[in-house]
Amino acid sequence: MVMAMVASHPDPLAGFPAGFLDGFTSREVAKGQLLATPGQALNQVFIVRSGRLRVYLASDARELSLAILEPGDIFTTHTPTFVRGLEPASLWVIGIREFAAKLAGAPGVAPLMMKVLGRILDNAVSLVEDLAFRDVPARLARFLVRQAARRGEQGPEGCLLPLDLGTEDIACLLGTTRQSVSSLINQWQREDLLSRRGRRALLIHDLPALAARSLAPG
Amino acid sequence: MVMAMVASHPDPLAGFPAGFLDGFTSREVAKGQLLATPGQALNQVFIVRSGRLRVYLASDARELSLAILEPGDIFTTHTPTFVRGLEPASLWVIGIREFAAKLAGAPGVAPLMMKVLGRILDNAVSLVEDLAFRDVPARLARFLVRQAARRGEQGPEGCLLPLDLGTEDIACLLGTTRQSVSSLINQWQREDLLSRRGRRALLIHDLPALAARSLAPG
DNA sequence: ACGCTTCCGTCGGCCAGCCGACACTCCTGC
DNA sequence: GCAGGAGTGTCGGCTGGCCGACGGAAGCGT
Repeated sequence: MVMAMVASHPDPLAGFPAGFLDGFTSREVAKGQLLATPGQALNQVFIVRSGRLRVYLASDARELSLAILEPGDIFTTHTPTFVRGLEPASLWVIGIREFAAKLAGAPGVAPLMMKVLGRILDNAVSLVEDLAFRDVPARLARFLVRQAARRGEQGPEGCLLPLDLGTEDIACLLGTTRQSVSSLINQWQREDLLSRRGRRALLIHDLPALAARSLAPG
Repeated sequence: MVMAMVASHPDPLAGFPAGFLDGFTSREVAKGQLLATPGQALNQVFIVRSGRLRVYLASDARELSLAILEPGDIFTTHTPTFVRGLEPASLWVIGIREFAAKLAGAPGVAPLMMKVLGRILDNAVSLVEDLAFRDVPARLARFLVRQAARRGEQGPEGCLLPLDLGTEDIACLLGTTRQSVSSLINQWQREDLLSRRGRRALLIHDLPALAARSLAPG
């Protein structure tokens, strides 16, 4: 699930025409620094050059992460979300009007934007689907399966998953609580579906079984 | 809440340059007809000319409406959602590739697309926010307040709201059940916040009080 | 080593809201 | 009229999962 409103490329700049970055300014973001908040409509578009950022919603008592932005991801501050540096990061930034002008000027980029748009929609819809239809076990299972497909490395004992996220962070991505995630992981560990490998990595032992649990209950 | 992934204009074609519709084909949709489903990636963009369409997600046991499309709204079949005619409707349709080409050719349209994109994101995020942070009373209250701002007509007794939706339909928009909506409305009726006016309309008597209940609990 | 801090595991209580069931009211066509 | 169907109101039981609490384990600075 999740990973959300973001277009992700293995190579940070694949797909952009040479010189497309002209007119962007560079910007550094410190760890924990708040880059955007709802309300303040900055109207900027940015592309992540290095580091990771967290996009999230917040109510008085809770936070829900929409996405972890990684190098190559493109996003805009023109959404009612918080964006915060998860670690030191650097960005290319441009005003949204100038960005639109660039799009008009570079014909090849419009289709690319459509792709980005499509992916953003897919991810948003996927998030809504999770929150509305799936219970917590299914959400967690789906998250792990997707991460395995994305970042997992196949080994003799199973698929090694470097999450780089704590229990709390995962809960936040799934719209649930630390406790629920914790107890589920340990339950599955007892069932030999997976096992912890150090502090922030998992070894998936039975991927198909996990996939089965990622389906909506019923 | 909701109303969702859609850009809505009071005037169906405001903002589009003259001749922009060249290349679109016309299409009729019957009441109840399924226009798009997840899986089948039709890759079309369409604009609603007349009638209403429902955009929704479905699991085995439940449905969740993302939006009711109305004349002037623009949408794409390239999302994992169902789109179904709510009443007889007619559309302008074009392939997504051709649409992208038009964007590249008509420089003035790209900024318009950015606006549309922004609105789509806002609405999607708003939906997620509701599902994650607000309880059912808050969701319903917010829905009614927004509808009042959108379609309500001020009268001597309060604000008259022609919903054109049954209890079940509203529940579907809010991601809850018929029963919950029903009991809430009647509870509020007892508190004199509102009253039923015929089968599918409400008279809002105390809009501020409703607005107060639309905030996240806590 | 040691404290200190941060993170993780587990338990029990509690409650919003889903579900099934059923009666009632309203429209509609014969 | 008067069936029949669709939509509506209401109740009680049941449960997923949030919350608070607390103890244990792992990292880290000195």
